[in-house]
Amino acid sequence: MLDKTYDSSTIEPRIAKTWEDANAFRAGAGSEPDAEAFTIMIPPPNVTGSLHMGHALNNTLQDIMVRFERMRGKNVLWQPGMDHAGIATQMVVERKLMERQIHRRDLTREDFVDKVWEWKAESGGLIFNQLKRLGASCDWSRERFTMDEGLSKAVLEVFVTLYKQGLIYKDKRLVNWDPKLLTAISDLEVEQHEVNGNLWHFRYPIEGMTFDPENPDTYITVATTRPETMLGDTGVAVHPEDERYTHLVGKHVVLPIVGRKIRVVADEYSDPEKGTGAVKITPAHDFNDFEVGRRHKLPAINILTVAAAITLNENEDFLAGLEPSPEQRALWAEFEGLDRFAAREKIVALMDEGGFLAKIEPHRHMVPHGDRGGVPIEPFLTDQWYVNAAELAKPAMASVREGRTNFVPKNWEKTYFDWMENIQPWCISRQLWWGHQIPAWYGPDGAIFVEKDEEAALETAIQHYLSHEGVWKAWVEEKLENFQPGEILTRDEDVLDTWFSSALWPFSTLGWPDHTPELKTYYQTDVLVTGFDIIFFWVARMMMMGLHFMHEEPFHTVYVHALVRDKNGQKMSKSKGNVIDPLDLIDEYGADALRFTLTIMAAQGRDVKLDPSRIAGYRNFGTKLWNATRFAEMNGVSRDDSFWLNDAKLPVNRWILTELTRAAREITTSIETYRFNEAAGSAYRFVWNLFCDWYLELLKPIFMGEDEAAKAESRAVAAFVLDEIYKLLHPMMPFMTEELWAQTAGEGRTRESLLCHAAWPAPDFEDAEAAADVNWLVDLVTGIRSVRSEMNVPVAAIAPLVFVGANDLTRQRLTRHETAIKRLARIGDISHAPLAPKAAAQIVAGEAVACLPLGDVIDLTAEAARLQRELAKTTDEIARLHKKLSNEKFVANAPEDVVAAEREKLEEYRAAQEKLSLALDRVRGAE
RNA sequence: GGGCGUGUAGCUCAGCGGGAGAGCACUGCAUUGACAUUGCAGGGGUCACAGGUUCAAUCCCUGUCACGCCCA
Repeated sequence: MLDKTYDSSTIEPRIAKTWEDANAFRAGAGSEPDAEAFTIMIPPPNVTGSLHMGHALNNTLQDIMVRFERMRGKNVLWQPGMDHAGIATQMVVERKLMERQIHRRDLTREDFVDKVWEWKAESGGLIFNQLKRLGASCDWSRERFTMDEGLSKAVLEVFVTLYKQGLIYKDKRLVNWDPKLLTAISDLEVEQHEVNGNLWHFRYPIEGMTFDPENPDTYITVATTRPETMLGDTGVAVHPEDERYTHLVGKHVVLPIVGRKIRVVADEYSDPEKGTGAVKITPAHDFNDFEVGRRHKLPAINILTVAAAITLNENEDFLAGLEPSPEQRALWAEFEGLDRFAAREKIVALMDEGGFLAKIEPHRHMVPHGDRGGVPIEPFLTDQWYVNAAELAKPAMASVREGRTNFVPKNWEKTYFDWMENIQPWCISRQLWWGHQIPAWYGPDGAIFVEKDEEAALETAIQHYLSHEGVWKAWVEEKLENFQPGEILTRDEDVLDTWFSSALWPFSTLGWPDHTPELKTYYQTDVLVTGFDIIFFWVARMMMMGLHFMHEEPFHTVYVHALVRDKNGQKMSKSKGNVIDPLDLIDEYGADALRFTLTIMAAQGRDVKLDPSRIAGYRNFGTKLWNATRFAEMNGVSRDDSFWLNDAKLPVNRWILTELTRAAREITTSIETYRFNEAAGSAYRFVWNLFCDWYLELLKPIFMGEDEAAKAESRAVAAFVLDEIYKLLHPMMPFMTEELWAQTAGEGRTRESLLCHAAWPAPDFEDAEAAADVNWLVDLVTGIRSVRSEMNVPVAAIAPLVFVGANDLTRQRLTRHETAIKRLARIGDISHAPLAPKAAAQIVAGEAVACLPLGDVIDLTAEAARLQRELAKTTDEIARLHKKLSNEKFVANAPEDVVAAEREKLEEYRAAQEKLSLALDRVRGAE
């Protein structure tokens, strides 16, 4: 016997262990021979990560598909794993070391990387246990990590290949530089934050004129949000059509403090409406200025260190062309090593002192910040490695355009295309220690050799140097005489962007570059499930890499789900304090309840606003199913494999089987088409509103009656339907259903397989007549209950039921369902009469009228009013339909079946109207 | 500024060219045999606004307003 209550906190861990012990989720588990493969690659969470609501939704949806397809007998692989999260992980470990006053640079690179591995072994991958608590049915034995040997091998292969194909190259460009973490980051890792700043208006004196703050003809005013960068200014830009400045184009101004003569250029970048219409140009410290500088051949002078402090003293680029006085030298020295924000204040003060500060205007503007370090990023001129993303994007765009990969919902295509069409070179090098070190070695003259290992690089290098006459040939020959490793080549210190390895995930996890059986079986994968925020970072890049190296899209479908927000629609964030921890919810309501809630709320193209009270509601749904099973058990319901469903005779059984077929089809189609909320909704309605509210209620009189054949049939059918319910709900509520499946195996019997390997229902039982029969009963009972309630008939009161105008079918039905009607509608005798009794409430039931002669209980005035309201409603409907059907255009243009349906409705309403007005007369006559 | 999306019951949301729906909340009634984590019944909506297309618009189109997100 089932326990009185379902306790998720004890049962869920036990079920999880059952699955684990049975290796229930290993690739191909439970599949039919030669089954079609179904593969999902988990979006690898960070090794530093822990489960949040987004993960909970993301993995619930994946698990639904995976469990569904596994039950359909497919060869399923859900591949789990993590990425190494270069910056995030390095930061975590550095922070830990700092607790012991150890700085990363105090250690050697090797030692530091060892520390990271130690940290990973101890604290990394917490999220996997959390995913298991959620019920995620990944093949945990195949867990992969982007820094694993195999995946690293794939990274080497890809890097070397792309380099040799000219699709990876080294370039000196402005990058987004994080001065806190001292590394380049990609433009996707930059967040724009709106901040309160100022527009400082500076006067730059015109060369050859005596500067006079009172005389605007002697200077040009530029506006800037970043005063400190003026030390690196190499030009001033004005709009070509801005007549205020035409006369100055081509002339020079003298940069205050620095003394450099810089040119005034005409460039459309300058917006005449903004600020003064003249902008200072600092090519080394601003992306737009860099472009302007390039167009006008202005030099780029970097005046910052990697930590964004000012450096001028030894700065050759800065000193070039200047002839500083000792006073100037001294002044510049004051800036040396000054942080960019301190330098800003100092510059402003100095400018003010010299009369060069025209005004300060408060200005709200966007400032780029590093998403990890959190400090404003610096556009910084450095050598970095790049992927020619524009080239790789071409086939990736074609795949989506030509429908080989589809976004669900489709509108995300647009986001994908917009980004792909304007794609920038992808900066893949990071100045970190944790990650895949770039397989590039430099020769003594700086020549680059890219190979999979140092040995191969050395071989290539030697060939290169020996075949080219010159100084290096002799040098290399000499080194080779008494060879010392590492003396000829030096390896590039940088590592690759984590997303570089994540981009290979769909095939690197399957063993590529080796031609493994797994790769053959499971690539192309099926669906990628992800949030929209990662379309650029990951989806686009997997498409590029998958197509380039596998010549086939990594997945045919990208399902983009919503963001989970709090119940007020706010994004969850630690700073707002509105974060809901899924683990807390699992503790309180169970994983099944959380999963079901997320599923039923996951409508396509909508954010999920999560209100914990909804979870409580769906937890109750599970309880309902549990109790329904208990009820069944108490009444001897158990599987009877000898019973042939088609032999079921009772309409109630034939009806529930018909409804089951309908529900199973709805659920199946909904999951197939990624409409998970509809699948959950169908299941909910079938289980609660049909199976529990009606079917079980209708079985009660049978179970309490004497008809043994009816009992046996009902037990068998109820057991069958319950089994099918467990299966249909399993992808959404795996724990409870698995538990119920085991517990309902039957006395002394066990199930042939775990529920997670049971065959997905494909019922085809249909009996329209039985369905109509029971639906008639449901309508009648509901009608009687409504009237009783409205008339305030005490629940305990047993009323007789008198039918007027019942045809043969209705008479049969009344006989057939007599006990049910008596029980469910609290009815005493059932009889027939030619005329409604006086002092009766009357309900139109098809062609007949059901009367409840309630004697003194009934308030005839109230009943008259009720009938009047019904009649008015009916009359309104008739008027509406009549008008519609009198419209010739409607009859001529609308589809035939629509017109026929409307006609039928009209007839029904007319019949009802007639009966209602008769009923009304009868009640009034009784007064 | 460009793009995407949203506006339906008190709240959270489905639906979507032919009779406005769910969950929660609310109201009334019911408490000893599945279930109070319940049952039965009920109230509650000019489907943001204005035009247009159509025989027919909550649904399609255009515009307006409000809100959200992404990109610059």
